Amino acid sequence: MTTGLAHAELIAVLSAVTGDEPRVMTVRSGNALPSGPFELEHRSLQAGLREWVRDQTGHPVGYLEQLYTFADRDRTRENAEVRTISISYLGLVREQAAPGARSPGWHGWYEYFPWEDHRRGRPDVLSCIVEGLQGWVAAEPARREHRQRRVDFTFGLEGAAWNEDLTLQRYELMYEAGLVTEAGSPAHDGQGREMFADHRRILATGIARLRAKIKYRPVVFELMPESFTLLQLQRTVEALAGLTLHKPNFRRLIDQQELIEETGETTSETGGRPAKLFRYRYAVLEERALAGSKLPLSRN
Amino acid sequence: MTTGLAHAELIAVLSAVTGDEPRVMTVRSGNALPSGPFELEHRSLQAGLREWVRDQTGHPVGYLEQLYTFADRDRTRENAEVRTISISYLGLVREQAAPGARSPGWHGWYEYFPWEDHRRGRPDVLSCIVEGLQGWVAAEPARREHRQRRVDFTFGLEGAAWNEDLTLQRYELMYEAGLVTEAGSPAHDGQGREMFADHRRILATGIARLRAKIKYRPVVFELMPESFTLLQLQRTVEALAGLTLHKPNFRRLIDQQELIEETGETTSETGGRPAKLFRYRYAVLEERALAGSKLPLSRN
DNA sequence: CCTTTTATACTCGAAATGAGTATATCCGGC
DNA sequence: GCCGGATATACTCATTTCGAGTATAAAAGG
Repeated sequence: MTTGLAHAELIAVLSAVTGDEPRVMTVRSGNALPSGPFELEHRSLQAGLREWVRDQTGHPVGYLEQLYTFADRDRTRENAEVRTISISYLGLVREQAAPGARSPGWHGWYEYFPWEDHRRGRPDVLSCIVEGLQGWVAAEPARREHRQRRVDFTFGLEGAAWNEDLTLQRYELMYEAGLVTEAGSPAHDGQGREMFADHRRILATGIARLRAKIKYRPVVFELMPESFTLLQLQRTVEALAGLTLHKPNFRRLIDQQELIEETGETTSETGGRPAKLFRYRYAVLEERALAGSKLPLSRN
Repeated sequence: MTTGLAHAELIAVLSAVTGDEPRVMTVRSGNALPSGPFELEHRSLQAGLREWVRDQTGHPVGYLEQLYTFADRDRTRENAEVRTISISYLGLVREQAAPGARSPGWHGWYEYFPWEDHRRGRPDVLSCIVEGLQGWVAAEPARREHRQRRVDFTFGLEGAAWNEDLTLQRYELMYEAGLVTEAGSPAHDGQGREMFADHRRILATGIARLRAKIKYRPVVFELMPESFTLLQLQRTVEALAGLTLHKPNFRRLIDQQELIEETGETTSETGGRPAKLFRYRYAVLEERALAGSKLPLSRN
């Protein structure tokens, strides 16, 4: 009988931003994402993951969102009778202190994806990657044009702008072209650190999701301390997006959205003129239709 | 041993728009969404669902996107040894003709969610629902204020605008307040048709996802015939959003996005002056960074 | 007290948006 | 053959938002 019996596994992409660097919680010295089986006693998938992370790492998880579920025939198990279903989650945590029982490791996103950080200009690795992709483009003459357009679009070449949201598409394109490898294949140097099985792909999914989400939902605040300066907030967004932002316009955007309010205090730890401290207005969660309509509505 | 053995089940929300009415494919005379077990011979979850739908209904599925995965302890199975993991997908199909072996049924979204269709003004059911919700708000004095804000925001009361994207939140709020029921509980009249198990909740998830998505990704075209008029396109978007749109501005929006091009032909089936026919420019898929940055970028 | 550094405030033209009006082209009846 | 009803398409205009840049304020250090 072929009825769908499967192992269920939960995998977490837990991120924080410390010192203007976005980081992810890892196990096995940075080679894998934390994961564990979904057990019978768990109330729900989300609850299962929460408990599991708390037990393993001592970290409280604030925001938690499902990322993706997939089932591949053959991964670690050779057994064809039972398949593994992997359910991945994206979680945001405020700090990385307080390590629990088996203290987790934290690693910068851009160790795994060095081409994704454009804060100090276009990374050098990119020229290397694009060169490799050109080989792939040329490899199949029939699809040449199509592949070229795909590369140009995904990596922001030929007049197209770099789109930070396309992290996953870029990774998948590189994977298709044989420029990056998953688990166990021969390594490519300088194109980012590898991870166990498809964990690097899952991390790419998480990064892409978070980069898209910060634009229309106030999730950045899950990563901020209780009070913060406007520049700290900007640096955090920049770290996630891998881009530098226009300071005056960023501030205008923030305050016209009325997401934050002054605490009344200031800090002079920043060097020059003391900066006002702000806090997130939790009230917005239930107050406003965040992300307006974008459809041209009619009266009546 | 408590290791995570589970049944995997695939559930599909397949939607089409016919005659300006958004519809969903159902089985059991509209009481359930099509679903089936994930089998060992399937290459992947998505492939499994595709095959399965084709076999069962003879329908080709174009666009297909994962919706949500959940695991509940006790649904149909009383057995505590094995749990069911349900993986739901949203699919868009172009037509509803050509029924396959066991021809599927099609039912309008708004049979299940009559309060979600605002094209002909605020539906009457809404006053009924809001009244019911007021009872729930008053029921627990300690949380009164919080609940009231949540109701006002979710249903667009007290100056807040109706937000068509909140379909799922509205359903969940009504569920929490005991106004709608899932499988087998006593029925509430006039508050929409019920469905088997949690299928109605899954449908709400699909509707919400699609309503959000049409705003920043050109997925509507998956529901359109090869060539169409601008008004047909507008009516389709309106059907999905459950809202009426401003015609001149809708057209401006469409053509400044350069998503479509004229076929050169016209149709006079519409009554008055013949309308130009358009077709979707598939090139856009690989051409442009759809959905611009929204972050205030800086030079350099 | 002047320079450096960071913070905050203001300006201005270009583009997008909300709302409405005007013109074109067909059909059917007279 | 012409006129009104119906639908399609085109244009206008004030307002808001957005990209980009400049100016002023308040601390620290020599």
